[in-house]
Amino acid sequence: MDTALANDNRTLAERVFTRLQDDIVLGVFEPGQKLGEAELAARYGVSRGPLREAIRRLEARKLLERIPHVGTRVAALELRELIEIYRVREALEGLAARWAAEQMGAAEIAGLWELLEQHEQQQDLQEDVAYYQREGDLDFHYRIIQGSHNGTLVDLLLNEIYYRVRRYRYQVSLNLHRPQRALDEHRRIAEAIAARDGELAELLMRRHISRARKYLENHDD
Amino acid sequence: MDTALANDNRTLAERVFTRLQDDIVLGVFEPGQKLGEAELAARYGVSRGPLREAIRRLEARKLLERIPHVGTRVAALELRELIEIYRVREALEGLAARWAAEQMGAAEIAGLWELLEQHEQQQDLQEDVAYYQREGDLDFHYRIIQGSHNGTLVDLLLNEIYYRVRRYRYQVSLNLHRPQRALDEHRRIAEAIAARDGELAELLMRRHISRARKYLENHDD
DNA sequence: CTTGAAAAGATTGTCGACAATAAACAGGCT
DNA sequence: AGCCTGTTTATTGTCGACAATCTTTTCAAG
Repeated sequence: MDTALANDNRTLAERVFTRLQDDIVLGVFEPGQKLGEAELAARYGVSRGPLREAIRRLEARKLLERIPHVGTRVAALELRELIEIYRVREALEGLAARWAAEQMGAAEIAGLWELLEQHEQQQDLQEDVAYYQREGDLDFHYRIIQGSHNGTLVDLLLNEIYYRVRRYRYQVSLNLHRPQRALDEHRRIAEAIAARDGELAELLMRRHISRARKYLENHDD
Repeated sequence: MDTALANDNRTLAERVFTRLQDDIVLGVFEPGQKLGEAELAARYGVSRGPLREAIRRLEARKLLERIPHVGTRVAALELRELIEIYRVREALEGLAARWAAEQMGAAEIAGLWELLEQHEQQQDLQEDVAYYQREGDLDFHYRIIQGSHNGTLVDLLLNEIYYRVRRYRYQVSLNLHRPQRALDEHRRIAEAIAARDGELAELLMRRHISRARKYLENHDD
């Protein structure tokens, strides 16, 4: 097992970008933690050149914050910002659901059902409940976003919003406290999409995300 | 006059990022044009290190496209993509207008009126009509977006969408062919915001952008 | 003339060294 | 002691050189 970067055909800058992003999103580094370039370069086994390119890209994604001549730290997402994001997400994912209902192919819809059934079965027998619930929730939303068949919308939601939100600690508690309800809401959304009812799909998706936001607003710890 | 980067306190990487972005947005480089690193480094008077950092950031903004081991070219926006963007913009700027109506301070609203009057007066006596009309339109939309007081929304619209759209050549013809109408629509939106009618402001903004999109769809040249 | 392979050339990818700046420290002064 | 100031140390910013890869050219075979 090599702690350095695996030997694939991508450039070092690409690989260190991916690994560093994963380490941030998966919580290997704490929000607000200072990340020295020498330290990171050693960790990933590269020189500072490609590392800095990766840092610049992650900075653009708001996963890292950078002060010239001072250094880089892991971006910390305030609850206030998270709620702001949810308000925007409500509109964007509502759109995604509407367009998904209009655009998704039969195969895509079948895949969505399959995913839902998996999650309902896993529901009981999973050990690390929090983790799998969160990932399951993400899977479902990913599918619908992709189903919108609008590249701009997919890019905004996945690259700009989801990477930031995934790393938020309160995200965990969110669906953990309303597991069955989230699944029910997912099922209804899937039904609307299968029925090609874009208007309803948008409404349900907006409500789904709005509920999550209100939950956040009432548990501002 | 120095063709290289001015001597301010920002780092070279920051300055070359700004200049290169301007050169792309202002059309100094053609969409699709290949940009060699040596060429660019010479142009801006820096080495390839900071230049590559700037390129990575502009790539993240979708102003540049990059293929490993091959090179960088100016991103070309297809009409199809532009229309996709407008569909998303419709939702996002509709939101911005709604929140601006709810959040903008009295001073901000006064500034918006001032801006409108300026544009109406400039309307006739301007030489480079196309340019000033486009910039005027942008000014107005910028203000409203900022007025939403939602950092995420501002960031998505300005950094992810506006920089891409500004460089699109058909953008010019868009409002050029409907100058007075665009101004009227702007005025109505401003009125709704001043009246604190978020619902109406959103409706009018969506319609404003929707019209522009339909214009694009019917003039797909 | 076309096709394909090999060689030459040009461009991108990566690295280590040095310069510039900020942070940490030490010593003297009030 | 507390605080200012000069010095040392550590970190980031920039550069030029070399390696790796792709592109173009050359040239011979069919």
